[in-house]
Amino acid sequence: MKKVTSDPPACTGNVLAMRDTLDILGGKWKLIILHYLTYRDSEINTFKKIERDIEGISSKVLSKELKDLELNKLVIREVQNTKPVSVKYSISEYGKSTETLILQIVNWGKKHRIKMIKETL
Amino acid sequence: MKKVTSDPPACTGNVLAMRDTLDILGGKWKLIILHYLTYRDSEINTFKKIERDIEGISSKVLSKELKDLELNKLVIREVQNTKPVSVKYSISEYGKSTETLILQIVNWGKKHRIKMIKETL
DNA sequence: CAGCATCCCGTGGGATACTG
DNA sequence: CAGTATCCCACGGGATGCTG
Repeated sequence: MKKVTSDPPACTGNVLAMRDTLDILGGKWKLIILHYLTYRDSEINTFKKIERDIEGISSKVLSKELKDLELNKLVIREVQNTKPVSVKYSISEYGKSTETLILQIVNWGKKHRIKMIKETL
Repeated sequence: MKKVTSDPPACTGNVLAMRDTLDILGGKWKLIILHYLTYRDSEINTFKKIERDIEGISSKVLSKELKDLELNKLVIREVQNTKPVSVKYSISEYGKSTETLILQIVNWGKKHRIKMIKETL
């Protein structure tokens, strides 16, 4: 007889899936970058522009994060044909699939902050 | 005239909200613990049981994570009146509010994995 | 059993400077 | 302008052992 009770202790499948997501979207900047690119999809987002707009990120970290995101097909990198070479980054169709997730994270954070404020009164 | 265009560059409010969420739920284990407690809410989840079920976590890390979660009212800690003292942890009502978020993360991870597999064919 | 004290290591990520 | 090279540090988190 096979066990037909609940899933195994830690629900391995779900845990793996969480880890996958965390690996790809985790860290301090990835979600912020994706969110930024999603909402500025109509603009030309060059490396410099992103670096300027996302407060506190260094060029080293930005380039690394963008590379990771590009590897996972979340972001598209295009070299522009301009005099001082410039590079344009944009969100991919697939990258847009993260937006509901991101909004959820944003909303939870906002609600949490409100709750905390209320409780401190 | 006030600017009525779009939000400021990095959408500061949203960025802060993301950071809040990441601070509270980020890291390697918090989501896994919350997910675990949510799905085992009908059981008595002692420290030992959790440690046994969540593969790979050490007692030091587990106790730290639980403390953090308790501080943020996501988890409830109750000392049991047993001979060798035992402690029961359970998800709070508030803690349950993370579940939709977690499911979203799980689902994104699963979809991503499927996508990756398809593309490697 | 719960969980703290120690020790320790890898690495995410910051600062600065440099190159094509 | 885009991106790399170094250097460096804080800290998340693992292993082991100890105590109430």
